[in-house]
Amino acid sequence: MTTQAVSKPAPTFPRLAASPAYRRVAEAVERDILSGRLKAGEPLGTEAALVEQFGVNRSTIREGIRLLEHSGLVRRDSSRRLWVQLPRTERLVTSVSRALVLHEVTFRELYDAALALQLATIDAAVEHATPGEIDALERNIDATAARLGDATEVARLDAEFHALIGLASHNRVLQLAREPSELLVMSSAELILRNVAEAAGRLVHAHRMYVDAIRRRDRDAARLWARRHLEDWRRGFERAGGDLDRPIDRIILESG
Amino acid sequence: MTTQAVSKPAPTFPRLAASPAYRRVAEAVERDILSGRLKAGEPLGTEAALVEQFGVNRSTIREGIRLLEHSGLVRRDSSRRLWVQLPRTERLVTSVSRALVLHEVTFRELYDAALALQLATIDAAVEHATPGEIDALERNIDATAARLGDATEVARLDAEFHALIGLASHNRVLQLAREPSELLVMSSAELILRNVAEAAGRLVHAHRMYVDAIRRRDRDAARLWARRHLEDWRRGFERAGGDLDRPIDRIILESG
DNA sequence: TTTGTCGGATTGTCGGACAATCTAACCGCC
DNA sequence: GGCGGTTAGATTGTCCGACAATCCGACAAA
Repeated sequence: MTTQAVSKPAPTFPRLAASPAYRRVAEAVERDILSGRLKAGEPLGTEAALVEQFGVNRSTIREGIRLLEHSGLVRRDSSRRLWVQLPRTERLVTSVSRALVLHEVTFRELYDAALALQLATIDAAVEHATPGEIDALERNIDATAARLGDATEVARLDAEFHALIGLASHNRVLQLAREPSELLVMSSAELILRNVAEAAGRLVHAHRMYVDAIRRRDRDAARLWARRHLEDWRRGFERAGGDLDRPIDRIILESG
Repeated sequence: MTTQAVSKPAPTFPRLAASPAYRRVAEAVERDILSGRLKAGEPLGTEAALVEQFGVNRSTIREGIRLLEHSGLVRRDSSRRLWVQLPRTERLVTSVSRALVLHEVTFRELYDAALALQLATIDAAVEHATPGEIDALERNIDATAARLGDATEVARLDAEFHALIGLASHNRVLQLAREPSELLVMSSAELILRNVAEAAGRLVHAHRMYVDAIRRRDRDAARLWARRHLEDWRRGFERAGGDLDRPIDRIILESG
């Protein structure tokens, strides 16, 4: 990228720099988990046992364990013993959201991406939603309609609605791709609900049209309402004084 | 779960558990970074300084620092001193990819998501690509055409091509959402290139059509070729003996 | 069956230590 | 004066040993 390799002069040495022991410990355990030798739900043994296996000091083991713990591959139960675990996706979602905030992406980028991801999710939901999932969506809408005045609650139920749509899509790749931008969009939803009087009503109506379209397996109608719904959000955002071309603000995100 | 709460006796207490000191250290520093009190590029001070500020032992500080280091908010320079840093996105991308593998998503989920994300990226690239970015894309295609026989190199240049498209989209949210699935799709590209003789040629042709469409700002043509390109990949995958409805295999991913 | 008590095991935290390594200042030389 | 080599100091990576807090399991008591 930076310079054109004219004659490829040096064989570009492979960056020898023996990584410190604590990192090698983490990588070794991680390799075993990724390769399947260690499966989720199995105990990882005590720190003392790891000390013996790796032949390093307990402090070193502990520093290594921290890395695995932080990436979600290892969990401590109530007694703080170590267990192998499938990484929960929530942590990744907040990490990605946090990175987007720190990199100061604009609301427009967020909006464009959220729209594309929601349309894709809707498509998948139209195709794959089960009757039970559709029922859950309708229960959510009824609950929302019953508390139209409570902005906090409506925002919470809206987030839940989109999570249910994600489930109905039966596509975890799409879900994981969609959730970070969704989280950021949602974090301004309550603000908009407070500032724009008719927002909650329009939200419930859009949700109803969504679910109707999903039940009828009507892709185009579902897409149309997804578009309108997000456009509503954008207009509400602008009416609340937001500028689409400015970086999104630093929002209080639970640290993860 | 174990017993039915007949009369809901206790008001379900919120799980009090003072987090250990090392985690509180990490969270305190993280809060300062997220809130902007600590900015990227600033030094974080030596371990000894942190020991003094937090009033805890160096081992505790070190365990806390590991967490920040692992989430990419803190970096060590050549002399291993600590600096605040914007988290690089590569780490997040590999984390998400790894999680998808561990959760055993199917190739079909991957394919559907990758298609939707690529189409959205293409749309944005058609709208926002600069002449310089289009030139870079064409140089990449020429380089690929010149080495059609070398599967490894073609796979690498293909990955680079898609990264360039991502850049041309000028949408970092979309890019970060797209890259994990792209990485997983790409990891099987070399396999396909080896097994399907005409794959490399079709790849170059599709890339050329892409870039042509982008230069003409012809969204529909770009979408068409993006679709065809990915369908090619899917057919190649099936012809190489893959089953779309099986979980993607555990692939060697650089640990991050 | 439920509750109180006890011993053993394990973790979280501490204090101190030392070798390796990097930085920065210093020194001699052209 | 600028440059390369040398040396002292600072900092990290790792180790060792220690102890209180907590958790688990077993056992005794009610």
